[in-house]
Amino acid sequence: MTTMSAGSPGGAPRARPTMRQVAALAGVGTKTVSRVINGEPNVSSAMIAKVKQAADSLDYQPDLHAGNLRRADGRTKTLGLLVGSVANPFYGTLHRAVEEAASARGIAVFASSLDDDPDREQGLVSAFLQRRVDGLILTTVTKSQAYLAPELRRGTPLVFIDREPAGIEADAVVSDNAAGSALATRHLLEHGHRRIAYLGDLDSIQTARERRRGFLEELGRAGVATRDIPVVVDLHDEVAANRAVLALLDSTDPPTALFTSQNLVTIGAITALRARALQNRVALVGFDDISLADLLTPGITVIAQNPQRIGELAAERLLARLDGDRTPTHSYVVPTELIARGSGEIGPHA
Amino acid sequence: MTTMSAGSPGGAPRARPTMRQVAALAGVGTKTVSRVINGEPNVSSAMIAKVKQAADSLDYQPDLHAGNLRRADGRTKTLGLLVGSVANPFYGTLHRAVEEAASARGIAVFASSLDDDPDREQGLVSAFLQRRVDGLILTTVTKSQAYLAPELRRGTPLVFIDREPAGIEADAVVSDNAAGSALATRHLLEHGHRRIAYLGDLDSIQTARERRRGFLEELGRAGVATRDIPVVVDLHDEVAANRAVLALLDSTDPPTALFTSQNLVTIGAITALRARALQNRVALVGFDDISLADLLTPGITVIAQNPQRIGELAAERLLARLDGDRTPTHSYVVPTELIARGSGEIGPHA
DNA sequence: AATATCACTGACATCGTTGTCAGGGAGTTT
DNA sequence: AAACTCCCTGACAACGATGTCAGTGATATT
Repeated sequence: MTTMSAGSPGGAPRARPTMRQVAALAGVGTKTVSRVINGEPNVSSAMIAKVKQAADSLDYQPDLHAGNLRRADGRTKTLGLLVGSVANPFYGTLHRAVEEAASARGIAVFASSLDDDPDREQGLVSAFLQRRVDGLILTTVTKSQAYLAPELRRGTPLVFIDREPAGIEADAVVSDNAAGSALATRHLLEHGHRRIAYLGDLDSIQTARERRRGFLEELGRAGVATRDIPVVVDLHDEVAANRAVLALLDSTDPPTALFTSQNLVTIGAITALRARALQNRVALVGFDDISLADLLTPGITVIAQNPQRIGELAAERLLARLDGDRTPTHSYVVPTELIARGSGEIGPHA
Repeated sequence: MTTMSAGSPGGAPRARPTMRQVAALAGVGTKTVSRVINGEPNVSSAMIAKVKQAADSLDYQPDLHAGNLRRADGRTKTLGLLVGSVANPFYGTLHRAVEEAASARGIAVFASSLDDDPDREQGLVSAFLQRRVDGLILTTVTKSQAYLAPELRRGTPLVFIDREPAGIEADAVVSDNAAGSALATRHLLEHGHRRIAYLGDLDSIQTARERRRGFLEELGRAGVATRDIPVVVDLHDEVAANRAVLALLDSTDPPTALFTSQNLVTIGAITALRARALQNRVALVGFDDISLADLLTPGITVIAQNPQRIGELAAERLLARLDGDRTPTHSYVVPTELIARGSGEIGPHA
């Protein structure tokens, strides 16, 4: 008869071995096992071999959290990453860059999506803190992040990404939203456009406001009266953007160029232009790169952000803080880049 | 004078409060604090108020891992997700679905990328196990996952995604690769094609082999001799695919249709077709959906997988196992879907 | 009035590991 | 030969929490 159990197929579920069991099997004290597992010096090679064999035969995996409880530095070798959505390729790329830097130091990454929900943000932060992450890289949607001040004082490094923190002083890594928008605007101006429509995301989003500001300021610098410039905001998805662009195109004095301040808005604009067969007549520059934008006809000119660089930099700052860097907090600005592909180089048509 | 310190800006870094400190401040025993924090019954409301106030004033966050050490069920409310790359939108969507199901139960998700590296796979699994994840959802690249057998016997639920496990019996959630390929092939056959080229990913990848098998079997069923059918494999990136397609198009007897078995291969094929101005003459069906595929001309017909469904199902199975489900392991097959957008409906041109 | 019941509270051991410290034995020095 | 190193090793307390259990009063029961 074999042992019966309610366990998984393949046999009785053996309990997870502890260090004590490894020690018993090897006939040594637990502290010696601890030394071998952690590669501490001053253990005889005979001892090392004996312990390793015992550990292997039991398939022993040390419990990092139990160790941490006692360990001096209290590091969990874990960090939390809070982004808009892990399904968003922008954050996916950023996440990858963070993971790369973290895993090089044996740090595992918790990733969560906050989905524009302030309550969710607080809940997720709390969940991370209860798991004692060594640091936090986060995008935020709450009005103020003052609730994080005690944690920051405790020495948990915080690096804000995409949006700067409010109500608290901490490192941040952001794209140059205003400058990128200005660049797009100047590009369209240089191609002769004077009637450029702005299509923006929810005005409650800080980066969206920055992009709008960059657009309007650049028009101002060029001496273009902003009074009659169509500025549509609070477009958060493709459908809304499509509708807004159609309305503009069908108006009595349609714009000769469009500047769309975000991914989905750009796509909505593309479909609207096509619906009116104007994709080769009305210029378009979008903020955020779009995959396969160069395979479309015309190719879509964009202001590309650099999510990889943002992730790298955020991770680099976080790790530096963990290593004891006490320099004043700073906002790092990652430059954006204009990629001309055709749609932004269309001239104004009468 | 304010207190000086080497800490973060804003004051001395106060130590993280423990339950004992909350208890001391509230003038009660630690166990009572524990009861209040965990919402256990039989605590007077006066006591609850006193403890809560003390906890709030110290900004107390319980240490989940310390609690776990003693807690009966030993659950960390944490799970590990191992995918090809978190930067890949396919896995991003899948990750999101897993996160959704997990967070509904207060479970946090570790996500890591294995990048086709078997050593990395083992290292990451080990890192997860040392952090005592409650379960693992994973794509694998090792030849055999027998090394996970002890863990499985210990009762840690494992759900394999994208590829079925080898050398071990566990739940799996996969796309119907062969059936999807057959569907694509039948579609092209029905549009009159007989000379269809197959362009596949690395043959070392199980799913790639499955897709090739589906293609060839469907041709067999249709009575098409597969001897002269061009089958090119081991194309892992856009550049290689582009080159392979150009070679086919320039050959003496070029195919009238292409079936590309993966994302990047499809894109390489598109650029190749365009380079020869054949995008409206040679049919194309790709495995994996491509973003904006409907905005291209022609639109790209694809066999779309359903990463969201895969993630949902994997999470659902994992949670069910955690809840004590002891039914035999099973491979769940998530259907693929043909999305006709134009490129696959081009007829054979002499 | 004595006893049983119940809600409430805290002392204590314990979870799996590591820091501290003391002790044993081999080799070196005087 | 005594004293001193130095290398190895393990007993023990402690990390921050929870499970167990016993004890206190107040209320209900006989």
